[in-house]
Amino acid sequence: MQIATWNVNSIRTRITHVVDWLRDNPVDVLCLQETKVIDNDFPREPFQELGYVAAVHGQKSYNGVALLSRDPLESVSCGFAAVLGKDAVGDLDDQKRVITGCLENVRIVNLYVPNGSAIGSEKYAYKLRWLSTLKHYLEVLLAENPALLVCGDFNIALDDRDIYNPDGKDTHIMASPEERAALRDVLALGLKDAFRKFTDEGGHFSWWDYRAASFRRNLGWRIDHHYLSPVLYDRAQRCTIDTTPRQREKPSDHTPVIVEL
DNA sequence: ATGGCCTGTTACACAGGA
Repeated sequence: MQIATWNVNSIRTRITHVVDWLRDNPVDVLCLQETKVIDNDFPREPFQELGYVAAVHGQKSYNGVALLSRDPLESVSCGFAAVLGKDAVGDLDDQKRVITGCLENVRIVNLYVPNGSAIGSEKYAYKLRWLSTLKHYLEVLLAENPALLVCGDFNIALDDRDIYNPDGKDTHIMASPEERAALRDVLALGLKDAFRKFTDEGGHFSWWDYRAASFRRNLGWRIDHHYLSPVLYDRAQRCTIDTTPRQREKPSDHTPVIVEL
């Protein structure tokens, strides 16, 4: 089973990139983030022609997640509240960042973790609060099903190896100690980074800033991840980053990461 | 050249991203 994650930075702008990539890489499930479109306007037809069905959870202009799969996923739900209840979630579901479904008894969670804007900002506090709620959410799902895959755009580089130049990045969004600790606390549920099962060295990235010719110079960050529960971590065969789409004209600033179970 | 971008909106700059 192959599952990929890709922040496409607008599905309507990136439709040919995603269709072309799926044709060349017929994964079982493609998890999308930053679709930036309401559900009624999600471009389902191009994917149907390729044999994919879409489960979508979007909003106007910002955020938005979707699951594309060959076989329809089971037990699809959107947002934290579907698992935790409205009272425990508050306003955290106003932004559409969470969708999950099951394939062959594997629970797949697709996340778009808040960016956080700047350390100490209101959005940064939101990011930390969101990660705290994520832990409760995943804890419930794990109790229901020990085969859990959590993937998406985490907007956090957990390790200095995941940043082209980590110097001074402890005061930078995506690498600050507080948000790293918040993610580590989530992973303490027993989730491990699929990519690091196979690759130890740094220099492998999934996002490059549009500015400063970052991609050409490989000034990137690895912030898109697949985290696996023990039963799936043992099962994982490979985890790779495909930089091909990032080389195209008008690319997303992220590129797909694929795990094979 | 060591860097100066991209998307959606009811827009003719701005917010947000990372």
